[in-house]
Amino acid sequence: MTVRTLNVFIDTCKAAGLHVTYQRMAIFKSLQVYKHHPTAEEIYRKIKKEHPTISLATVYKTLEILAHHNLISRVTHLHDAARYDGNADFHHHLVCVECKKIVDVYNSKLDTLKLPENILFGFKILHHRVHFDGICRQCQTSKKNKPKK
Amino acid sequence: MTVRTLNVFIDTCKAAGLHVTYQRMAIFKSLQVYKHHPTAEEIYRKIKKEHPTISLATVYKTLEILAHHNLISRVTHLHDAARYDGNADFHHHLVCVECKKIVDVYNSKLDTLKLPENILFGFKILHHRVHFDGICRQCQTSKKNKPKK
DNA sequence: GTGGTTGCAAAAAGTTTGCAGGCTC
DNA sequence: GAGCCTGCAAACTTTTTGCAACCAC
Repeated sequence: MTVRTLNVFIDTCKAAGLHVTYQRMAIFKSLQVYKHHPTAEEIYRKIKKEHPTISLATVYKTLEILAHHNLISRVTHLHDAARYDGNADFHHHLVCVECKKIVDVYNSKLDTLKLPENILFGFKILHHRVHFDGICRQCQTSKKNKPKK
Repeated sequence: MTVRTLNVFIDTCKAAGLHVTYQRMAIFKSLQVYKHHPTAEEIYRKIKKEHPTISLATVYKTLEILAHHNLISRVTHLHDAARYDGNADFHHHLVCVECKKIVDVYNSKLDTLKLPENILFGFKILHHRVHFDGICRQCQTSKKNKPKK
C-alpha cells in the first residue's frame, strides 16, 4: 500500500470526525493487501496475529463504518437474507437502496455484454447480470421531507 | 399463475425424480405471485396462513432444491457471508461459481450502460455493477477429472 | 476531560441438520 | 412397500447490541 493511500485514509477519517485508531488502520490496510475480497472473519484472523486483543465485533463495526464513508466497499449487496425469484429466466435487477425493493429488468442490450479476452484471466463465462442501484419513485417522494443522513 | 406454468413445474419435478408435494407447490406458487423477491421467512409466513403446519426448514430446503433444478432463482448470490473490497472505486466482478473466487474487472464500456426510460419505473439510477459468473482457469482444470454433479 | 471507540459477552437473525413419522410414487 | 419428504427441535453460523473500560482528540 502506498503512503498516499494511507494518507487519504487518515484525511478522510479526520474529515468525517472519525478517530484514527490502530484497529481501523489495520483493517483498512489488510483490505489493501487482500485481493480476494475477504469476509469479516478472515480479516479478523489476519489482524489477530499482530494484534491479539482485537475483537470480531470491532471488525464488523469498522467494516460498516469504512464502507459508509466510502473508504472500502461491500461486494455482497442485499446481504441480510437470501431472496428468491419465481422467474428463473435470465434478467437483470433494479434495486432501491432505500427500501431494498427489487424490480426485474428485461433488456436485450444488457444480455449481450462481452468482456475482452485480456481481462478474463482464463475464466469461462457462463452468464452475467447487471445490478442497478437507485432510488424508487416512492422513496424519492418520501425522502424529500426527511433530514439527510 | 397460468395452468401451463404449473404444468411445467409438475413435469420438471417428475422428470427430476422429485415428489410433487403440497409444500413444493405452495412455495412455487407463492413465488409466482410475489413480485418483490421475498425471503424464505416471508414465503413461510404467507403459506402458513393456508397451511399452518408447514415448517420454515421445509421452506429453506425446498427453495434450494427448486433453485437447483432451475424452477426458481436466487437473487442474492455469494450469500454465505458479507465480503469486502479495499477498493471503493466503481468496478465490476468476475465470480467463479465453483470456488467462489472474486476478481475485479475494469472496463469502461461496462461503466456506461443505460436503461431506456420506459423500464425504469421512476427509479433514479445511482450506479450499476455487472456481475459475471464463470469458471476460473484452475477450476476448469481440476474439474476435468471429477464426476459431474 | 469529553466523547467516540474497543472488547467482551450475550443475544439476535438467518440457515442447516438429524431424525422419526408421513406421504408420493 | 420403498424411499423420498416433512416437521420439529436443536445446533450452527453470521451479525448485532449493550455496556464498562479505554483512548484519540
